[in-house]
Amino acid sequence: MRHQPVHSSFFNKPTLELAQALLGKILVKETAEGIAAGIIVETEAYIGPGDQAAHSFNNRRTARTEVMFGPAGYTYTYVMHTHCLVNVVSGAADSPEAILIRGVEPVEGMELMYQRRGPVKREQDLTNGPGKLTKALGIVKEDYGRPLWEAPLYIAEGNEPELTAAGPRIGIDNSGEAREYPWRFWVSGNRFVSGTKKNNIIK
DNA sequence: TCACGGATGTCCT
DNA sequence: GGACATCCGTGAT
Repeated sequence: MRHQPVHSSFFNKPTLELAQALLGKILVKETAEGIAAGIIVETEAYIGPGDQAAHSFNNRRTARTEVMFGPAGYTYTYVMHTHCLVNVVSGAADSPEAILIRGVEPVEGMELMYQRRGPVKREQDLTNGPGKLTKALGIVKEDYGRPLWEAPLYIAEGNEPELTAAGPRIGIDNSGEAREYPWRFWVSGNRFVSGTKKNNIIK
């Protein structure tokens, strides 16, 4: 299967808009072992300066958050304990915003994914979480800073999802009022959306 | 050297 | 489906 990367200008839109535009697109990772790809079904927006949940809150600039201060369309990988999370940098340069990819639906390289993830009970356990999908796709922290419109790691054109939903983000209970923001977006009813509470639908 | 962060998987009900 | 133990890299002291 061939995937058509998006143009670099695709990332040139407001973060909240981009977070929704990413739903239905395909996240592709090419490695020596082969290609693994999945449709993006869940995202979360993080808008640095005023968002207490973001690593770049209050323009906090460190080696880790550096890439978020660059132009949009680059990869921000974030190692959390044993897991690696993948984000799409958004916003203009000096505007530290990013979109976390929380769930994908496999479309290519299922064998690779099973190989990398080990035995899982259900198919959706392969990629229905931010740490799971990076492992399944073979995304590692070394992908930090890569442009997302060309191989080996890129966003490819896909089909518009039929119905999307929005709601509060996950796992940021200590982030003040920012936790109320409906900045999590997902494809309604999709099996590969993380978590079990899919009911706080705003849109 | 230490405090901190949040997803995963397993066990339990 | 819910609760809990475990995992380790980053940044500040």
